[in-house]
Amino acid sequence: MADIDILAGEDPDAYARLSVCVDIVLMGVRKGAPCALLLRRGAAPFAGHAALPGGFVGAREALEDAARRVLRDKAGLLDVRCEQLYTFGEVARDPRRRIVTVAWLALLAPAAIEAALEANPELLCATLAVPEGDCSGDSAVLDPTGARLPLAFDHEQILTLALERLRGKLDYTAVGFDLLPPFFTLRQLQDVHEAIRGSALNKPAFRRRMIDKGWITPTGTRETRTSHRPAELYRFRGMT
Amino acid sequence: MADIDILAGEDPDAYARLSVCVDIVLMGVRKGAPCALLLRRGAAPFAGHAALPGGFVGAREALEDAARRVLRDKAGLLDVRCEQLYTFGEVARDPRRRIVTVAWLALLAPAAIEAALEANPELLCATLAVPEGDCSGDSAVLDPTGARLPLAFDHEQILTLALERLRGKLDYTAVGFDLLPPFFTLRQLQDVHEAIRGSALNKPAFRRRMIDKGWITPTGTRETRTSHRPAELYRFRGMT
DNA sequence: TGACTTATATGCGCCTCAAAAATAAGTAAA
DNA sequence: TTTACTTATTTTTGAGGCGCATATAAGTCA
Repeated sequence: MADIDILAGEDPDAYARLSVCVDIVLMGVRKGAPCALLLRRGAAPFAGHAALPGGFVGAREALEDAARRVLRDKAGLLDVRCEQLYTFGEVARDPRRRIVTVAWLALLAPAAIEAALEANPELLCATLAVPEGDCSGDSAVLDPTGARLPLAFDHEQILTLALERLRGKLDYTAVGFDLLPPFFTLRQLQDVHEAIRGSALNKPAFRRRMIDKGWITPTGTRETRTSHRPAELYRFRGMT
Repeated sequence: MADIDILAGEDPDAYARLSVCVDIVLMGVRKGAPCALLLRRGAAPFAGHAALPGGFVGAREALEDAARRVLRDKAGLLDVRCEQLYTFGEVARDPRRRIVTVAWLALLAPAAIEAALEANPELLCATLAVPEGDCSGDSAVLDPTGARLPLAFDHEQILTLALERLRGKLDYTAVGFDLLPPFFTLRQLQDVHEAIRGSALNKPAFRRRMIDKGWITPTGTRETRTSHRPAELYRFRGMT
């Protein structure tokens, strides 16, 4: 913290106070592709563009509490895994005035996506189209009709970073399970991984890796209503 | 960003403005152990405790620019790799008033450590003692005499996170090279890795791994002034 | 010159893991 | 009832990475 000599005795109000807000990337996997929940802006600047749900941080509110408040008020979600992503503070990122934003990444299971869309009809579920083969380039943000969706402020940069973070953590953390229902087949788990990575995986190898990690346990029950051999349902057990 | 409806038309000053500052973890490896450069606080709160160098973010200053300014003003350093670490915003983290801090991690080669200590004699080089064997526990911060050094605010938490981040990136990024002089032996590189990890590595395997990665090239020159066979000097070539 | 120290190169066995092939369990159609 | 079809699951095989041990090289110092 801080300029020690100065902080000690002088008037706190002599220093700049900035607006601080939180923006939440509500991310999930739907129809085999990563997606994010956005709001369409009505007023300038960036009227008509899509933006991440967000809100100002209160004077007596912790950053994480602000993120949870936005999650609750804008999407009706209470128990969602939410981690800090990055803090964006370019001077001109908002043309009106200086705003520093702390971006958070929330991971949504399919049921949570639908619940949020129902809780707030203003939300739209945008698809993040990963460029085929090349996963370094920026991902295109598409609206439900498949049209390119322009984003407000630096929110496209934030979305890109969110997807990169998710991709990076996929192999050595349990993030994949937050994007699935409590019971799932290995095929569903693989689909989620492939959607985030943007590339295919070898099936037997994926299966063995997942089982050997010890994070999942078979439930003994099987899929129903398939027109082929039903797959075993697994459940996330937790990391050691 | 932001509560769209509200942001659009109302008075910006109706919302909380917070003090925002940057704190820099100046990290390096010295005498086979990770270390960080700290300042001793003179005034309350936490008088006599050590603290990270930091400063307030100006109203028209980007976060990264603020970090570079602190790096320059407090340690005389100009060309240092510096990445954002995490943003801390607990309400009571500073007992005087609400301050949100964006923590940054700067990686220092041995020469940069010495240069900083000379540029600002107030700086002290604290050793981060990784608990033997168990790298999950918090690392103790020791002053040059080996005594435990109490830290101000939540700065111990920030230091611990910095070391964890460094450890996590060690294997798949080039962070190790930022902690070494431009020319180095494989033994020096291994010492840095072992210091960050807090555990020993197998020598031939480490050597093979590093060479196979293709990140380093032999320079053809050798160590001098050794009392044994001199080692080849390598140099970082960059990642592909 | 020979002892000593550390760097460097090589060989071996184990474990991980990707890819392919083989087998199992359902549905749908003949 | 049988056969074709689809997808799940298991087994096999081979390549590569890595830890460990050993052998050799290149300096200093007594």
